[in-house]
Amino acid sequence: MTSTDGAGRTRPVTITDIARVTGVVPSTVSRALNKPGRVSAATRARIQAAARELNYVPNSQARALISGRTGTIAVLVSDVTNPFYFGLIRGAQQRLKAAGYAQLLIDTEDSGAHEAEMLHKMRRSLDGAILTASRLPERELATLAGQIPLVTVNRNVRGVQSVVIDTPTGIGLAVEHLVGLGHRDIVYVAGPDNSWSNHARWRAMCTAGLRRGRRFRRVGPFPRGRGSGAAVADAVLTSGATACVCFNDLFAIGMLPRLRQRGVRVPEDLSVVGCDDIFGADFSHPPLTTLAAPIQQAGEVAVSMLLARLEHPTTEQTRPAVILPATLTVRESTGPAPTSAAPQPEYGAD
Amino acid sequence: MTSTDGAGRTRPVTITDIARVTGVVPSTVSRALNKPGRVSAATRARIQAAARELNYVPNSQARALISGRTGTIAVLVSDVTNPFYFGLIRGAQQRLKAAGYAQLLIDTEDSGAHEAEMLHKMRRSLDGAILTASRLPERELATLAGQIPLVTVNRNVRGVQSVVIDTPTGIGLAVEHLVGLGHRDIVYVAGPDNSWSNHARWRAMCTAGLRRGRRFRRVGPFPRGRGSGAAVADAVLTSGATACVCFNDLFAIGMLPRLRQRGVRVPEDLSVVGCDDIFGADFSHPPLTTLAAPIQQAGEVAVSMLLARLEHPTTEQTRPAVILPATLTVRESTGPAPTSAAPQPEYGAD
DNA sequence: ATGAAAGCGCTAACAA
DNA sequence: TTGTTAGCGCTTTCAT
Repeated sequence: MTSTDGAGRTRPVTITDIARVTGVVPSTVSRALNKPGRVSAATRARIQAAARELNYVPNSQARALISGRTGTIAVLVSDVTNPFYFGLIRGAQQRLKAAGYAQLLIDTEDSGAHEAEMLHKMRRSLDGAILTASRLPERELATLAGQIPLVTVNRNVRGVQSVVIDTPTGIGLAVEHLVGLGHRDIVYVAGPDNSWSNHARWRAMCTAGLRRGRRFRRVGPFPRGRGSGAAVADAVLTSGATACVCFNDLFAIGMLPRLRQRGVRVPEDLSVVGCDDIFGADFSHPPLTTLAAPIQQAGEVAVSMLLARLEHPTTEQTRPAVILPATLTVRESTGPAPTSAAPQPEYGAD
Repeated sequence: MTSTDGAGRTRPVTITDIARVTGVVPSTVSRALNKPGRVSAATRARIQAAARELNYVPNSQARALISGRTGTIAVLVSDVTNPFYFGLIRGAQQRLKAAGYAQLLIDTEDSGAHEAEMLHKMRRSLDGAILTASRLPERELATLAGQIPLVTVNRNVRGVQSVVIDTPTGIGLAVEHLVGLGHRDIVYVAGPDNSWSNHARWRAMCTAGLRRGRRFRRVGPFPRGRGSGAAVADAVLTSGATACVCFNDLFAIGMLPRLRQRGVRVPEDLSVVGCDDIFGADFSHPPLTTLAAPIQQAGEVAVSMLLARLEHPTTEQTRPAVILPATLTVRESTGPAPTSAAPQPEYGAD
């Protein structure tokens, strides 16, 4: 694995070492290792044996310096601790590993500026990047896409390949479910304004409402994260709605203890729908009805699109965008609307 | 950011471009940018201005080729989707970013072979690595530590810097809590045999038992993951114990639905203690009493130890191991032992 | 204070 | 089929 130099310190094995041992020149070693067809069987065997024996590992920096390919793909997420990304990261990781790429995980801390800065700085060390929930303005994103192969997830910008979840249909399913249960007054709990998904979901709510001649309201926006749960619960209660659709499961899960504390039963008094079907949505109390997105698949598809482009740069991109279906997972946080005759539960003073 | 060559294609800006523009030689540019003190104020200003104007970004591959430093630290986890790692990854990420390093996240899929292979292949592209829950045998780990700066988390091997959670004290706390509640028959639910933490926890259980003149039993081992929940629940029930300490929260959370389904009330009929206090442990039904480890801090400390070594290679390492205290977070999954007079609940046939 | 030159490890023309 | 040469972008002697 290492050879010993005069000082007794170890030094990584290079093709020059192998060349010396096998009595050929470095470029021959390079060929033997990379384009085995262009070297005689005998020398190839000798060289490969020596390489194995010395435990040679190519220096990817040196290789990258010439080829410009680093074998590294960045995956940018807005917050590594958001369980939403687990599946995505895993899906991406699996495909990348299978293709021999490394995954550089970057937490943008929910800031477009961070995002741009990191991408810019690392541009040269990356073969491409997957942007989940990008906070960048469209123009900047399009510019960036011209400099480094990019695939976005849940963000649709003209000229940038993307994987998006079919929010309109998904939200439609959720609304239909709630309306079917007799809910007439449904409120959307908005997430941060800089979230594309948040806007997509609210827009879909409006559309779904329009189709039924209703106008749904919204409360918020609330800051990302479970910490908003109490405020969300209070806002929904104040709104007087009998059901809410939350920007994400973190909000929905965060609401539950506050609702319980206030004596509001879920789903008897209030139906709650989340989005994303994150880890925990199935064992919260009660388990959450939620819009499930095939997020691991999104990670896989995003990587596939990116690698396809990297490895067949000539081929025209047939699919600028892949749309993945969302499904509604019905659990126990939604139920029939309380009959309007029944008195509203009394909420104790805060 | 890019200069245009004859063909109209853009090409990254190099120090040579800056040199041409400012009328100096590339090495002067290099100096101006890296050792500002060794260049006249005037030229330095000119060069820095030009660099900014051209939006120059250093090529880290080229730099790494010479210096051997890549500015990248690998963080190896056995399973990216295990919520246990969220805090760890985030803690590491924060410290790394603050120090200007990039985090390469590697999923070893719970395999020591994978782990060794990845580390070996990427050895040259890394400045160091953090191994969480390493599956490698001690010897191999020690060897590896000689080749690449390493810090382990939750794995203590002589000669390798490590961050470990104080399992004995933590488990002691849990046992004390249960014994205080009147439990005499406590069973440990074992995780995978290749987990160092699993052994540490079981050993700590034995010690804690010995101190009280008791011998606790164990069931398992069970395969990692929430999927084992049903089997775990059945095994614990069969054991007849009134309380169990689970290898991790995933097991504990996984047990709950099965127990409910079998009519076993938690904590009235059975007390359940988890380990790790992962995301979800506070909103499971019932919320979990669990051994909370400052895992984000573990990530931070591991990075700090690693970077300290990288940046002050001469200084002797004062602390080969950092031990972080575990605390017991008492929630609602533990309660007084059922009085032995009371009839055991009947478990319906499966 | 700046320039000239060499070289990190590897690959890719081009020659032989 | 193999060797020779040059160069990727940068840093680092060594001169000047």
